[in-house]
Parts: sequence; structure tokens; C-alpha cells
Amino acid sequence: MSVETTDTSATATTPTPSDFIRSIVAQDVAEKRYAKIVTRFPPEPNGYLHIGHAKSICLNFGIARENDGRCNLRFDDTNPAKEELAYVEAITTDVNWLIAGWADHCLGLKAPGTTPAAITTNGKPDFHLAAVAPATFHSHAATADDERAEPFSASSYFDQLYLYATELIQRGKAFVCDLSPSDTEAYRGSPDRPGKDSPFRQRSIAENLDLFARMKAREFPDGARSLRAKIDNTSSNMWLRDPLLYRIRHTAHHHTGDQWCIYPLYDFAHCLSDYLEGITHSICTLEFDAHRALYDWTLASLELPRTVPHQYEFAKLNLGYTIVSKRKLLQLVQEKFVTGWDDPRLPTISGLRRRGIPASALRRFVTGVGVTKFDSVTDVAVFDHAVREELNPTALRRLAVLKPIKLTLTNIAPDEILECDATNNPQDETPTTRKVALSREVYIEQDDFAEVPPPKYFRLKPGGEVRLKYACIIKCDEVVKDATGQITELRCTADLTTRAGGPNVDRKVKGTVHWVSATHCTDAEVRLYDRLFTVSEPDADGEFKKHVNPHSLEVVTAKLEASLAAASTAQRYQFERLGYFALDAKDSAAGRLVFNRTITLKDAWVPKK
RNA sequence: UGCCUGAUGGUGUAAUGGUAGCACAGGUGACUUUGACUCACCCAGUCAUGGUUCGAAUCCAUGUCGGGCAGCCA
Repeated sequence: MSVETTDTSATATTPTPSDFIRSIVAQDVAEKRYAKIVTRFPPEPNGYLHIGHAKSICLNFGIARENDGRCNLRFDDTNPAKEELAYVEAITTDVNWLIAGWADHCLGLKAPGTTPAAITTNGKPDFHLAAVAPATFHSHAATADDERAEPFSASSYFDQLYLYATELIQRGKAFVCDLSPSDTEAYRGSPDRPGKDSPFRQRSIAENLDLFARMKAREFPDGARSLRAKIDNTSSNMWLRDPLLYRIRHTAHHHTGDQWCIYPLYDFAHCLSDYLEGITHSICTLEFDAHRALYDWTLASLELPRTVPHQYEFAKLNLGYTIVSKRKLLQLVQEKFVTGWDDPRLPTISGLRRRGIPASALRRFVTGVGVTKFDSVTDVAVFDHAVREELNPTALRRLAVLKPIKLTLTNIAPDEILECDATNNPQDETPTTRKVALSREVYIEQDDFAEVPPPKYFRLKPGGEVRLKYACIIKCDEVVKDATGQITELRCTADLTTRAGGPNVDRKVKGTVHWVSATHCTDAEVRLYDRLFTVSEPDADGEFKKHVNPHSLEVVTAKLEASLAAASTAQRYQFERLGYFALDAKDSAAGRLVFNRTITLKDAWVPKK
């Protein structure tokens, strides 16, 4: 059990999760195999982080915090063609937001501009890049403009990586290959057919060294040559068939500019980046399982002097009714199915944050889902439940009417104001209240009145009674319609004896309804989001764009109780009987309120339509 | 017709040779100035077939089904 001091999570204590990776870590700790457990979260800055990454972040940072370890944030930025600084910034923001108050004390960053230092380990030359001591940035909370620490990045290891590649050549374990990309593919064979050795495989070490140096010296165009590992072209593991280590790309890098025209590939860069940072447990998703042999081969071939990291794989998160793929999310953004990466309908961390999902809810959800090697699809209901669990105890209750219908209380004078005490949150141990004004004209929800009520309808109907929450019981005397038959007004009488303090407060009626005073309310744009896809597995047929829900967003002008004019983005609200809402941090402005519906309340009543 | 990997209620998971449990979803009822919350009860599972064992979800064999692997992406 761990006590969370700065977290705003609904539950101060959470049971420590257990899964097969944590079991491995626990055993390594028990056997004292490492001085400190060090994990890493290694996003590529080619898109925004999504809820699947949240699972990885919580796993890696979770393991770090449970073992008094560290988790490095490292950008895996070895492909300049797809990466951008804007993504680096967005990812950094999202990670900081997700771990704030929970694992930020375990966040591993490096001193600005630093690259691995040449050291000597057991008499052998070595490189290592230390994380900034937690104390240095802990008090500082590692904000985006923190000048004392920055995330790690593979691109800051390009010098060392080049040296390691040279070392591999000298050991006869890598060669420069002149095969074109298509010939390379042809030589590689297929999973059930062995590959063939490249005709350039037997080049001398001296020639390889010379050619590799000239690759770096910009002598060759893109794709003309590559550096390849010399392993086994007949291996049943495709990744062991002389995989590429370096390719030529005359493309500027967002971090290193024009300094390099050769860039290492994932398999070569990742394991060594892990090594340079002193990572102990390198946790990734299932599709990298086949790469583990190459990960281990690379580290072993270099005969590195320090303990090498180990890779473990887990199944990535799949969520019903959503797509969790950076590539596909990018299409939705580029093709304008949504307004941007941070559209509240998207499962991106930015989108979820904007929608009003607390970081604690995301953490609660992903830890609840568990970590296994089984490919599964998690029901969105599990996510929704986690969100409500966090919001219910923390959200301020407010009255708001989304689709108003005017109601006149005929026995209240036009200038009369009746103050009512409304509870801010009934879940609090000692609930507080605020005043809301009741006047002659109020708005109630259109759905809360039915001229021809369906069976078991508890709400207002002609001649029926209902309680205006926190106020009194009213009776519907008359339904006023315009020439087209549209209901324009409900004329009711208020039973003032049922107000708080009145003789009949305890009188029961079946229904209670939310409302706002027409003369004491403020307008707001409210965005009602629904799931982005109409089917639970949108990409099952590879046509996810055809399943986009055309009604995923409905915008209404709502009537809010007056106190909401001072709403804050830091606060979560429950509009009573409707759901949880958050002020939109992007589109709200002074005098213009925009709320996003985070999630509806559970609704057990399903009227037949 | 290769290699790797996996399979526990509708869904997600736990049980590491010894009573198959938890959560979500669904259902019924209680409570309710939120048809929310809360509470009670119900529903429902070890992929199959053999084997080892006093005892198998767990170990072994075979099969079935699913996922991954042939980017100079990560």
C-alpha cells in the first residue's frame, strides 16, 4: 500500500498492482541484481500520446515508484522524416500531466545539452549518461520551461551510437551493404523461406570502416548504402537476417539539425540507448517480441562492461469503440474527422484531458486493466466506470439545463426571489451548500416533461407533480403551445409548503428535476460528446473511417445556474442528473463559457423511443 | 505450408500442483430531494482430447482457435 500525498485521486491509497512484469522486477529486487530499478518511457515524437501510451506510462512509472526507482522519459527520435518538435512538446506536457503528484518524483531527466560521458568500467572504456538527481528537479516540478533538466533522447546519443557501429564493424559483426532497398527485401526471403547473403557481406573490415565513414561524410545519396548487422540470413526470425543498423537520410533532424545524414534504426538505437542510461527493465509491447533476439544480440556483440538491460513485452491496450493507433489517429486529424489531436472525442491524452478526464481516472483505469501477454479488447464501460469513480466524490454539483423549456410558477410574483440551499457535493463527509435563486420563471429540461408520458415516467406531465430539486414540489396546470403545436411554456403552481423548513418538506413525489431560474442564469455553449465510432471494433474490417459516428458531437446553448459564470478549468462539475462537465480550456474566454461533457451519469431508466 | 506467442464467465483479470476469486457489464430488489451514489441478492468461466498425480486452470503431449513476424518505421 502506498499513501499518496499530493495526488488528487479520489482514493488516497491504492493497492499495489501485481502482474507478470512486476513479478520479474520483484524477483530481481529480491536477488539484488540491480542497485536501482530503472525503466523508461520511449515515445517517438511523430504524433500525440494516446490511452494506450497511458498504460505504458503507468506501468513504467508505476514500477519505478513501487521500487524506489526511476523512469526516464526518452524520445526515440531516430527518424527525422516523421518527427517534429511540436510533438516533443505535446508529449512532454502529457507525460507530466499524467504522472503529476503520483510518480513525478521518479521522473528521470537529464541535464540540458548533455550527452553520454566517457567513463571506464572494470578497466574498459564505457559510456554512461546519468539522470539529473531527483532533488535537482523534484522541487522544481519539471515544467516545460525547466532549464535545469530535459528529457533524454536517442538523438543525443548519435556520436556514441556511431562509435558502437564502428566497433561492431571492427568485430566483424557489421558490414556496409550496397544493395538497393528492393534488393535487400528480395534477399531477405520470407518467414517460410530463408534469405540469401548479400554479395557485399564479405567486405573487409577496412573497407567497411572506410565506407561507413564516407556514408557519414555525405558521399552517398539516400538509400545507396546501409550498415547491416552480420547475423544469420537463414534464421526463422526475420529480424536476425542481417538487419539494417544505419540508413542514409539527407534530412534535417529536429534536434541535431543537419549534423547527420545517417540515422540509426530502432533496433540498433533502442537497446544501446537503454544501456547508456542504465535502464534495467526495458518494457515494450508484444510486436517487439521478435526483436528481443536482436536487442540481446547487439548488446552481447559489443561485450559491454556494465550490466545490460533486458526487454519484456506486454499486450498493448485495445479499447472498445475507439482506435488506438497513432497512424490512424493522424488520419482522423488530417482528414478533419476531428478538430485536432486534442479533440475531446479522441483517446489521446490531450483529448481526454480536454474532455475533463482526470489523470487519476486514467491511472485507475489502466491499472485496473492489468498487464498480460493476452491480446484483448477492453470494454469502454470499464473506462467509463473509472472516470465516474474519480469524478463522483470530487465534482461540484451544479444545476444546468441543456435543452431548456420555459416553466412559469404562476403563484410566485414576477419580482419575487426565493433562495434555496443547494448541496455542493452530497458525497462529502460534511457537505457544504450554496444559494440558488428560485423565481417565477425557470427552465427545466425538455426531457423532463412529457405531454404523453411513457409507462413508468416519473417526471413532469400534465396535471402531474414533480420536485424542483432543492426548491419545492410543483404541479403542471397548463401546457402552452404556439401555432405550430410546439410547446412554448409550462404553467405550474409551486407548493411552497414543501420548501426546506416548510411544514411539508417531507412530502414525497416520484420525480425530482433540475432547473435554473430564467432570471438568474447564464448561457454557455455545451459540447455533448458521444463515442467517435458506431461499432465496438472500428478497424476490424480495416475501414475505421467508415464507422465514424456522425452524431459524435452535439452543441447546445445551455442555461447554467449563475455561480457557474465563475467556473474554473481546475474544477470538475457534475450538472445534476446529466453528467460530468469541464470548462474547455481552449475555447472558453472571458464572458464566453464553453463546457465539454466528460461523461454522462449512469442512466438506469431507458424509455422506449 | 515456417518461426514466435497466447487461450479462465459477455468483457478485463486473479489463483504459480491443493476451496476457481475480483472488477466491469447484465438482471432483481432496497434506499434516494440526482432514475446518480450506496447496499443486498442473482447471472455466468478454466479451448479440446489424452497423459502424469492422492489431487491439474496450473505440469506433459497432440490438436483447435487467436495475435505477431518478410519498413532503409518505431
